[in-house]
Order: sequence, then structure tokens, then C-alpha cells
Amino acid sequence: MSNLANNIESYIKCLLNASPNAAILLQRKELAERFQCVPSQINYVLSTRFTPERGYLVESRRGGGGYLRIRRLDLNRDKVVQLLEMLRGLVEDGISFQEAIDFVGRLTDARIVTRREGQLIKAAVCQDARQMEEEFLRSTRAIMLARMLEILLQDS
Amino acid sequence: MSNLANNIESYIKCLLNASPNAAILLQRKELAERFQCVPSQINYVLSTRFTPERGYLVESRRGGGGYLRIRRLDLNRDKVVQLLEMLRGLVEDGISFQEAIDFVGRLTDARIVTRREGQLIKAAVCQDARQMEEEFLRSTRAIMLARMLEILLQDS
DNA sequence: TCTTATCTGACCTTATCTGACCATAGTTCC
DNA sequence: GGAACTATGGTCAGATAAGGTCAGATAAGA
Repeated sequence: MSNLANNIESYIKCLLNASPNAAILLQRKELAERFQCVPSQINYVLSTRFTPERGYLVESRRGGGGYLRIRRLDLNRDKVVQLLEMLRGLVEDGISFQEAIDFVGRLTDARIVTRREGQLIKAAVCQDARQMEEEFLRSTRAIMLARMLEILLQDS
Repeated sequence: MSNLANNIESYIKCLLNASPNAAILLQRKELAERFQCVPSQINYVLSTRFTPERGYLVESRRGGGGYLRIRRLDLNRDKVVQLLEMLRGLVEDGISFQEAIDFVGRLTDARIVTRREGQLIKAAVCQDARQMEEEFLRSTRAIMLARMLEILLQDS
């Protein structure tokens, strides 16, 4: 269903797509006015949708002439390989379910995996807890994700 | 034999039939109001009638702008029906690693999944034992496989 | 009567949205 | 240069708007 947050999110993404370098500069107040909401609603959207985990970078500046700069960091294959390295190294820390979901989102956005493949990965990674501890789950998830990524990166 | 649950069930099925892609998006509260019952009655109907075993998928989201999305899986193809049969047994008995591998082989042979997708599934399913017991692994594997199959059965 | 299916309501969790108050960066005026 | 003013953006608690769960009451069948 379409709520304010979703609308603002799509609007920003649309602007980002239209931008040649996947970066936009805008004002919080203006955006809030366009959607007829309080300015802090913009912060809500930014903090829930445009997170680093999802591949976005937000900078801002207060005061007169203040602004918001939103950038989308696109993953390329090399970056994924790097991330994979990290992931393998960090098997102890593991990865949360949400982090995994966000990561897969980035992969699909960057066309590194298809939508269907992305869903497949998510399905695999979303194991239900049952008697397992979160500690253990995190690490299992990381291992599995790493293995799946390896497969996807090696061919094609 | 027309009770509330049955009426709600038919109503939803009717909407699904009218939908071009066999998927609908609605609100629990609204539906409850239409049938003048408590919202939780909707959950009852969903959990007894629109189960994966019966070929449906239900997603939902809470909060402002929350929704229920109900999808009917395309069960026309014989192959899919067969898969569902297999899937049903799967979760109870669990599945060994080799069985899983073989199963995926059949899926690729039948062109239900691509080679790449098949590898992905295998990668996910081949979890290393570590401290887990085989009994537990079998069931974890089965559940995961079932979840992935569910995804694949969705009309991409 | 006994069992199973329905149905309800109280209580819980999550997502969204607002407004009051805070922090920072220019601008103006002395 | 500094004080006062103005223009932004940031934070956070609390209100609002959904959907989820579960125990227990009720109804329908066997």
C-alpha cells in the first residue's frame, strides 16, 4: 500500500535514476513541502530506506544554504568480490537477517543477480530460529551467503 | 454450510480470479469491516485456507499503510504439482545432502530451474556440519529447500 | 457426548508520522 | 571581530495506524 514514506522513497529513487552520476542534492524543507509533511519525515525515510547497508550515502549540512546530498553506491563485480572476502573473514561476527536482505537487494539493484536469484538467496538465508542461538545463526548465514555468492560470481 | 470463514474464503478467491496475475493486495481491517467481524478472523481464514500446501502465498506488513498480499501459485503444470507432493513429505522426514543434490538435479533436468539457480540451491543446502547433528541438519535442509522451492513456484 | 472448526477480544509488535526542542551555518549590524 | 538574527537540518518521545498471536467461548459434526 502506498504511504507517505514509500512515496518519498520512490521520488528520491526516481531522481537518483535520472541523475547521471546517481547523486542528488536537495533541501529537506522543500521536499517536505512537496509531500506536505513535517521535515522530520524526510529523516525517517532517509534513515529507514537510504542506509549504507542498502548502498546509499547521505550527507547533509545545516544552516542557511543547508542541503541533503544522497548518493547511490553501485556495486560492481569487483566490489562484490571484495565484500565476499570480507564476509569470509568475518564469519565469526556473522550477519543479521536484515543485513543479508539489504545486501541481496544491492546485488539485484546492481544486476549482479536476477530478481529470482535474489529471492532464492533470501529464502535460503531466512532460516527460522528454532533451537538455534542467534550467535550461531549469524555465522551460519554468513557462511551460506558467502558460498552462494561464490557460485554466482564464478560463472557467467 | 455457509459460515463466515467460508464466505471470506470465497470472496478472496473471487478477487484472485478477477486479478490478471492471481495476486491481490488488501487490508485486514477493511476486509474485516466488510464482513463485520474481528480482524483476527481474517488470520484464521488465511491460516486455514490460504496455505502453501494449498498453493497460496501470503505476505503482510504492519504499521501505517500495512497490507496483506495474497498470491495463488500457478498449479497448472503437472511438474509443479509433483513438486508440491514431494515438498510435503520433505519437511517431515528431512532430507540428506545427497538426496538434496539429486533433487536439484531433477529440477534442472526438468528445466524448472536454470543451471545457475541449481548451483545456488546446492550451495545453500550444503551446509557444513560443525556442531550440528545429522538429524537436525536433515530437517534444516528440508525446510530451506522447501522455502526455496516455494519461491521458484511463484510466477516469476 | 466428544471432537473439531469457528469466532471473538485482549494484548503484542511493528511501521509510520508529527511536533517540540536542539544544533549549526550564514548574515547583518555594531 | 562579535552579538544577534535567520535559515536550515537533526533528534527523540509519543501518537497513530496497521497487522499478529493466543486463550477461551461457541457452534457444528460425528
